[in-house]
Amino acid sequence: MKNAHVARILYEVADLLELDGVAFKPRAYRRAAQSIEGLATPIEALVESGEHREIPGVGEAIAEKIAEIVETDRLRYHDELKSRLPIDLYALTRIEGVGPKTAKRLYDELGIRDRVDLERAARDGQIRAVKGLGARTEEKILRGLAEAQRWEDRTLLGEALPLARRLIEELEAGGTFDRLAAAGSLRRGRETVGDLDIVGVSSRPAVAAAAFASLPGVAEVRMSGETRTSVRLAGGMQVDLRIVPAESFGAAWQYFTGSKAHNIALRARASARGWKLNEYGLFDAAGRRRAGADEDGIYEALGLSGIPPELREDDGEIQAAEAGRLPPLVRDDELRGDLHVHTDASDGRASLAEMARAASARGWSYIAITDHARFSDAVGGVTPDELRRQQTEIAAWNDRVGGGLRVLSGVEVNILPDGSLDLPDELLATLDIVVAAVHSHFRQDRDEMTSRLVRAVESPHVDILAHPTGRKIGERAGYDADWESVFAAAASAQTALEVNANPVRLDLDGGLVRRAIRAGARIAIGTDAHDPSHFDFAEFGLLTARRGWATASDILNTRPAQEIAG
DNA sequence: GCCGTTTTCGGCCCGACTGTTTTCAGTCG
Repeated sequence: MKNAHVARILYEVADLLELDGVAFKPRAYRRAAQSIEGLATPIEALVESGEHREIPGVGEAIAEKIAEIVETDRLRYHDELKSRLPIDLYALTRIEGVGPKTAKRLYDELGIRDRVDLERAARDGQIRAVKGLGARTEEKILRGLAEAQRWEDRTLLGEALPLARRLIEELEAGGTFDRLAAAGSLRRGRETVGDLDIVGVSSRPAVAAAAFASLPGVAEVRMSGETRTSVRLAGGMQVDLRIVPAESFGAAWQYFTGSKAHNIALRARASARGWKLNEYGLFDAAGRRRAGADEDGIYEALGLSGIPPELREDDGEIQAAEAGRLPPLVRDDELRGDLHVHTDASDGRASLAEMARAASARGWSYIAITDHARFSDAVGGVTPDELRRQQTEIAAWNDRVGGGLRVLSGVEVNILPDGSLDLPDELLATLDIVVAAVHSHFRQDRDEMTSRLVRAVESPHVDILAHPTGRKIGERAGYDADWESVFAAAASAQTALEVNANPVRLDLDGGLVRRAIRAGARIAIGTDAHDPSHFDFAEFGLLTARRGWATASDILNTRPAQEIAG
């Protein structure tokens, strides 16, 4: 996946052009870079199919440049610009407090080209001597350098969401806020987040801001003003709090939820009517407030139906909202069960009964027990005999306990390198749910992997293809395959594609979910639970499916058990 | 360089905070 690399070059082109005093082009390059950064789909795949031209902010010229980068990893235009200012602008401007102008000034005055030069100059006290900078800037740069090293990575949604909830609870307990809500990429359900954004209403903003700055986990207060306070937690995460008047809450919540591209499109829409949209409200030409207290009011005043946060990526949602054609995204109360669950019969940590009781307590009406099968002996996979015994145990549980929960018998069967399965058909035929997945030979080439997956989804016994791309966020990229072919095969074989809800996986991701649904395939949200607490992952899977524009009818496990297991 | 309720040319999002300055540039989100 070269998206980050492409975005980085485009960002640097934008900075270099800006330093040359070129107008407007920097904005165009940044917009394109933002779009590509936010894509869930590998840019290589889009270039190959020519679809990269459809990315918002990518026109003819940038499309060609993207293709050049994908092909050669470089961009001649970028090299030319850089030859005049031979510095690592991207790395430098990612240091807090350093923007393109400061970076250029530091190069002109001190010959600083990269972070190593920057750190040396800051330590030697040379930066404070540069006109326009000072001792505090120098200190800030040193802190920024340390932070950049410590916090390169983004935080998983699965960690950030509980953290944000805890912070909000602590603030609510303090009693100085009338209202609080999480915003930012967290609210949009992105798989990772860079920082946390919280919007609040308080009649005592100064007291409220102080309460925030003195929360137990706060290690450093980065800035604090009337409306905006920014802190860094001990773990390194940055949290921004905006305090706004009640009549502006919706505008602020909308604004700080983003995405940036979505907001820019929305503001352009307001501007086309002679209106102005900011974090305080939507104002007409006469300066009268048209909306602002609640989010939907803003969209409505702009002639749009309310857009769910998960869709706010400027990827067609505004046009769909305008036409009244936004899909009714799947809701948590529509999910009836979980079709990917492990027990201690394989590598799970709890017994079948414990998992069933937890699922029942959670309100599921069914779960499928899908322990690893034979191949996965290394993680304690079940043998065919053990699987048969488990079926008996499941039948007994359903007879004896049952109640609101039906336990389905199933297995997570391995897809061998040639696309065959490592359990006999006769055995698979006796199960309610067969989940198939790749667990080995990840490095097959694209064609091999594609036909392997196509063969697997075409097996009459396979109901779900689990974690289809095999990616693990921050650990390994997914394997290469022609996903359109896999999705088309899954659609015609009526095999569902999983959104694995484990926060490290979230696989399929939102972009691929959308493509799978367009191809006519159905999606299954599976927690891959190895412990009763993992049923909570369902929320992350749901957000991911929603980012893929999924409705209840696209999701297999919104259906009752009898429709799924026959 | 992109894009279309401004529609194939002529526009292009907006405000808060900091630090270094005595009125504002730069950065950030």
